[in-house]
Amino acid sequence: MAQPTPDPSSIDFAALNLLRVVHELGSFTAAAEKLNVNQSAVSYTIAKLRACFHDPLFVREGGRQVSTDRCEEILARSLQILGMLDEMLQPDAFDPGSATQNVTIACNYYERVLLIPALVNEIRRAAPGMTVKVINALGDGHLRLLNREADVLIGPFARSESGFHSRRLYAEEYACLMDAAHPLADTALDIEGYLGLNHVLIDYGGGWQSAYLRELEAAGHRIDPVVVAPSPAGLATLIVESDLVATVPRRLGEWNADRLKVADCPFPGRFDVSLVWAAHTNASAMHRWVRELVWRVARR
Amino acid sequence: MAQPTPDPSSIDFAALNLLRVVHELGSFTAAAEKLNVNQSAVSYTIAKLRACFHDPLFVREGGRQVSTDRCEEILARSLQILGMLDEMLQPDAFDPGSATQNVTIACNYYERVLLIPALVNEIRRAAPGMTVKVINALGDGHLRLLNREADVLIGPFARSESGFHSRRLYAEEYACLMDAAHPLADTALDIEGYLGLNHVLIDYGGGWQSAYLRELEAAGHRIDPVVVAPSPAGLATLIVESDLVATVPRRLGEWNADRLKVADCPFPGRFDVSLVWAAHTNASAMHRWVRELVWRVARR
DNA sequence: GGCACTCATCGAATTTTTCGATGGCAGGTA
DNA sequence: TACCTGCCATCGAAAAATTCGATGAGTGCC
Repeated sequence: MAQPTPDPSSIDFAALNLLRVVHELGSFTAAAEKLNVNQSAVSYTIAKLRACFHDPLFVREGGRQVSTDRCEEILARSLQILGMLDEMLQPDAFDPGSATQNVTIACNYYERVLLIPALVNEIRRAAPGMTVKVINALGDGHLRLLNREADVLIGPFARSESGFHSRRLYAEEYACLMDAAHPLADTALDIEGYLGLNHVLIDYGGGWQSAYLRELEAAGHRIDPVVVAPSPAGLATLIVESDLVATVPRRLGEWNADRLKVADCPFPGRFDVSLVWAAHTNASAMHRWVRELVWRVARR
Repeated sequence: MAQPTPDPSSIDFAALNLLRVVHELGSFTAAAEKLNVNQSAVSYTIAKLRACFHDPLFVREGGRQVSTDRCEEILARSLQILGMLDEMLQPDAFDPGSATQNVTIACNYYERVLLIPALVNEIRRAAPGMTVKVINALGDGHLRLLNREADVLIGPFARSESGFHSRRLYAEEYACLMDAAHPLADTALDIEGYLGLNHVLIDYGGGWQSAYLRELEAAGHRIDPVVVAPSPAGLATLIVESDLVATVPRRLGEWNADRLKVADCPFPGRFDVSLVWAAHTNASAMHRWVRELVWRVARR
């Protein structure tokens, strides 16, 4: 044993526990038995503690190992430390019923309309104490995950760089949304026919380009929109009883399908709607629970 | 590394410190440099912690090691633990001369009269910067210790449940206090004679019953007090030049013995006056100093 | 696509811890 | 007093844990 001070940080919790047991039993030998180790191992550890604390800790007095004042002092703190270790070891339990955390979900219009209502409903039903916050993902939802502004991101975001995990929720494609009385409402649209429509273009800005447009342009075409809107909000009111046609994700169209017709688009621009999360939330019980819920809501 | 849980108690303080450094620097390699060890040693220790806590603790996100929520929790406690290690290494010094703490003593009338004056005197002499507060112990002095309302408790409290320590100060018994001119002042009291006296009964209330009364009633007797008082305060004035007799602890009687006579009581109700303290103050140097002082004052 | 950097992992070297055995010391007993 | 017994310190050997140096895989940045 290095004499002066053999690096106190090499003391482990087992040593503190050993101190406790020796104190309790007043005997190295008895402590060794209780801890299922050799007596000399106890001597060894006590010797190390003695060197670290520069104190005999226990002295023999009338057949018993009696603790010194310094030992009592060290022991008192050791007990606290052992208690904290126990707390630290408590697995990350999550009980929805009693949870009061907040969940922040980043997404865009599409998901806010189609998924969020049912999701919020489910969360509040299972975890009445929790709060839900929805923020716009825009184009940089991944950044919001990294900055811990959001717990999960839902949207058409392909699995991206490392540091993230993702789960594909379902496949989606674009379709054409028009008034049920539109002249072409009952015919299958060919490319010519589609390009010649009076288009409503949803341009979210921020450089985001919808998948059907990428497909269309990749094929060497372009469309000249009659109306450009920054989001699909109010789209139905715009289209109904008009000759306008919007190209939107099919499920979003069907959600409006009361008096509107949803028709196949020659440029379906298929994409996946995914659930994305930052690696640092991957193991968290609460996050796992939320992700499972998102999955279930999205699948029905 | 044993997969499931490689004995958490083998975690040492160095490992917690390593966790801290990795968190601070966001890099295993940098932490290794700072700690003057090989990078693989850092990986090894982190791997062990990961296994112990069943959590990745750090995940790579955009070129940086980012901590998980669980890691933050563990880290918070680790910092406390490391702080406590420092305290343990730094012996708990208490210098009465420069101390400015407060000592709160819980006790009742008896001790306030017989012990507190000398004790306060001693404390103030040795530790002029300290303050002393005396509070009533009533019947629940132990609670005051647990609630940290008092540092020590002095009184006829037998050693009680775990969580407390106690030290017997001295034995005490009850005796009869009467005017020096009382007819029976110079005769030894037998049971008949005692029971027939004009008693002053001290009834502290709260269900507390003096030991001599328990003894007397256990023997099948009872007394009919002429006067009942809630505390021995002013008792001397009451008794002097009257035919009243009070049964009080002997030392309390002798403290009044100027013009009063203290006579043996046939029901002495012996008890111990003890010093009691909570386990959480057992190791504190300041508390040890106070307790030693109480012991010395009580013994003289 | 190449380069630089980071962490995981492997075998070997090193250090720490444990074991089993022995010796000294103190207390209790004949 | 002398012996006996139980307890802890210590020693060399064995086992286990940790560290090292090297290598490989994955990622970010040019």
